[in-house]
Amino acid sequence: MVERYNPQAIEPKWQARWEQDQLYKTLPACDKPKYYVLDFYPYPSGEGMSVGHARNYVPTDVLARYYRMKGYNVLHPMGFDAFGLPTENAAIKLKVDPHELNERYSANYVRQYKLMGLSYDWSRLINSAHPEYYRWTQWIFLKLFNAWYDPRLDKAVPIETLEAELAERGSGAILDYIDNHPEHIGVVNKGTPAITAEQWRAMSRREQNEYLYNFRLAFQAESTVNWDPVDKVVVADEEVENGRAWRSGALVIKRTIRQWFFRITAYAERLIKDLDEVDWPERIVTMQRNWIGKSEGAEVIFRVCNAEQSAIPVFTTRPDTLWGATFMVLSPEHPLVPHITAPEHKAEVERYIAFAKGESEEQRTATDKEKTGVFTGAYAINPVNGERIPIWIADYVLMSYGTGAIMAVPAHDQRDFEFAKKFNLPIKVVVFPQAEMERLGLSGAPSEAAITDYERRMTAAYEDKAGVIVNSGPLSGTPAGTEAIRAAIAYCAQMGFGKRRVNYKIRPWLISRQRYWGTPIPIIHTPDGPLAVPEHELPVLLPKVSAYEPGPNGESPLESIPEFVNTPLGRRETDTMATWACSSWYYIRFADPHNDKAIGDPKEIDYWLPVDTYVGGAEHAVLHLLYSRMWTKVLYDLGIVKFKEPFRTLRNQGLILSPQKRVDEHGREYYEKMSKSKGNVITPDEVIAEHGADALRGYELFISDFEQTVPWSTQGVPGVRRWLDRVWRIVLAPEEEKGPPAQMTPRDLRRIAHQTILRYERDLKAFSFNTLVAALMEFTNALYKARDAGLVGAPEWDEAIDILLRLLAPVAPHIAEELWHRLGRPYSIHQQPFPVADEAAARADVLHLAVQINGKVRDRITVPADADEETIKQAALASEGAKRYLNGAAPKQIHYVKGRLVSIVV
RNA sequence: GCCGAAGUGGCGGAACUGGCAGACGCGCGCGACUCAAAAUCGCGUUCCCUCGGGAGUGUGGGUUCGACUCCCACCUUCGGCACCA
Repeated sequence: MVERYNPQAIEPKWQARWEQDQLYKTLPACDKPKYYVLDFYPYPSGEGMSVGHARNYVPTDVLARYYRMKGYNVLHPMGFDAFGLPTENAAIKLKVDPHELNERYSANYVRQYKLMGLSYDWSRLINSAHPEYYRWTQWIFLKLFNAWYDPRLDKAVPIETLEAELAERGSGAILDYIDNHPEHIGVVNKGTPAITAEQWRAMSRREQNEYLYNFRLAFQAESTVNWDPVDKVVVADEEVENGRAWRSGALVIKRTIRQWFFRITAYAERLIKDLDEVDWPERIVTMQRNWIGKSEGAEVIFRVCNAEQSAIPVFTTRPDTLWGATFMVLSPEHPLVPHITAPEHKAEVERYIAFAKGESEEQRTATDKEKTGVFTGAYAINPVNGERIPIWIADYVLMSYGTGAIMAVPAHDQRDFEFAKKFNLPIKVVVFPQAEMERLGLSGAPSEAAITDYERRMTAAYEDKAGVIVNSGPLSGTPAGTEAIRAAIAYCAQMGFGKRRVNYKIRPWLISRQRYWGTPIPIIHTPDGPLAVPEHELPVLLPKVSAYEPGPNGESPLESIPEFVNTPLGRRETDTMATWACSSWYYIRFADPHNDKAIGDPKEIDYWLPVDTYVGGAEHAVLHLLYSRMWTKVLYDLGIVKFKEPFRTLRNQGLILSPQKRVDEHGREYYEKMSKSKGNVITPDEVIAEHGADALRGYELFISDFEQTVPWSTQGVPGVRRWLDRVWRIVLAPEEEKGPPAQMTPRDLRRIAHQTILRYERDLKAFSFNTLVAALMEFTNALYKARDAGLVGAPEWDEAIDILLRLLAPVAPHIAEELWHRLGRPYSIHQQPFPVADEAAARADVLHLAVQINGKVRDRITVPADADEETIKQAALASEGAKRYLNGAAPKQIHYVKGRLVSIVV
């Protein structure tokens, strides 16, 4: 009797051998075709991994092993996103240096990865908190600091080109160009004043540097930011969900602090456009588009009555409704508010501004919120018709979007409609709806009476574009929508009070953190302004400190270390970079991870990048995945990399939930997420200890569709284990326990084997790993049947076993290697070529066709695969089932669906 | 509210381009082996049923010889966005 399958014995043995032989060490750039398959690199937590974390690692490992067997040079690396708050908070709590925790936690992760038999090339391991790595994060930071986005070249270029232009011609030409090419609105800070060459030359170096901040791709600015009072840290817009910080869950508050930003806004248009080139889940693409938030329209200047020099520009996507603007609303923070407010309204306005400021993000965005606002006492002139309209302030107008001021068109904007109703402001219809035209049977312009009548009946704004423009001077009579919008913009431009404008919701990416455990920002603040630390002095090392806590007002712990802060040239920057910076380029570093002369040898970078398949969770949709794209584009512009998009194919794995079913207060059943605090975590360690890594891997693949959220099943792993047991026995001892005799020819077995290869490759390419495993299980079942049909020992049998083991190798590498070894085949199975499907062998000899009568299956027929259509139809008509329903009559219709069925209509 | 995805047995899920619904696995039932148990093997397992069939993929309609698949309306769940002018 053959010994039993014992994963605990064979898995450590082979893992040690593979490691000793460096079986998975990746070759440098060469003539072989490459395949780069990457997992989102994790932040190593003290808790280690759960089976949920392995959900993406196993499929990518299958891909890596598959492509190796297909003859590709495969890059399949792993690293750690080691900086950041979780480790820092743990360090504070445990009173242990985060450097030490980082080493401890990442070592534990490596141990777990190895336990699962993942084929990473460990010689390429990177850790973002090691100076050899963050030196280059700092290097890229300086590339951004020393660059600006020239809108005329549509790319980033060194800041010296801007300085030269300012000295020669001032900034007028650049700002004019942006004005006429509104897609480039994000290349410069809002409100940057135009200066002449004389003014530039008259500035001190410090003033010049301050002005350059308006253009640099990495810049410092005074800004209202999201402050997380629990973690005592600022967080980026992308890290705030429903007014709460992404990580801590605390309600964020607004604070004004000087911070570092990356000018992601300069890339808004390209970040949208290049989404067309990537193979990403539609959901992520949509989220990025929404986040960037492009909208097109016009900027129109309204003048304030009795203060003709006060111009208030507004942004609108519906310039075709300009004639319907019956009031204006400014954001409470709008800088003009104090200047235009009439004395008798001053007190009320100030009270309202204080109220708006005190509102939290959550209150301000509450869904059922009533409109609030106050009248400033001032009036503006609607430039298209000269009408005098009141200026209000209200919190529904945001300073951060557009110009912070709107023209209110209550008839055609629901928010303005609600505001007008509440404060009894006039509503003027300028788009007469199509539906009303039809109701009245109108083909030409509606009468004044018809418009007034409709106006009276309105219960909501008419925001649709279907209809005809009325009461709008030269525009009246035009169909509303695109054409009218274009005409309105042309009219405004011609009259000199408006022009085409594009707006993006995306704002500069807030990168600085006043915390310890991050990459130091390599800047020294001199009396002349910010100074980049010279490249040869990098890295700026993160000094050891005794206390990691930020100050009570969020001061960086680095501020209290004089030897760090004080330099001969000035005061060193004490902010560190958020971890998003580290993760925005790590995929490049893997191409040449230990290079100490450059971020990587261009030969290696050009060979390996971009990433072919990138797999991770969907929670980074607008964070890491957007930031990385921006950095890639900057590096592309500066000639450092040759690719525009870092990740060609992206897939998101689904979540794995705890297996215990819970019932909520409404009696509904649900499964909770695995978390240490709930005590429901299942670790790969415990599963492997009981059933082995191969069974764990098999079940991770088999559990569900890859992208689906699914509860873990404790019964699932033993099921896969049973299958591996069956593989073990049928390979090593096929004759030991026979079942009842079965029917199968050698030809049948060969067909099944080759069909399995085809199914396997099709499923793998479709990320359909659950059906890939099912195909292997069916193949195994077929081998048992073949045994009972007496095929053991036939050449087809040996071929089938050979194919089974090769197909098994990427999925269950240990058992495949062991069985391969026991059959006396040469080490290692993982260096064998993948089997090639023989299409002829896979083809069926006979077809089993269903015979349908009026759409219902009534019989089945078997015909030779090469039978012609007429023969097949006749065979179907002659079948017992068909005869029963035909009763000798001729069929009305008869359809043959190739290889599937014959459908007869009687 | 808006946008997107998804609803299939007791459970996880299959089903290619509109073509035999329920592959594969779990669970369950019956049987074999065994003194017994475990393991293993075999058979069965959508529902109803008068054993000939009938119904069936969230609900209601439609297109088609034929619909899990396409169209319309609705319900539910999950994700995302949410005063973005």
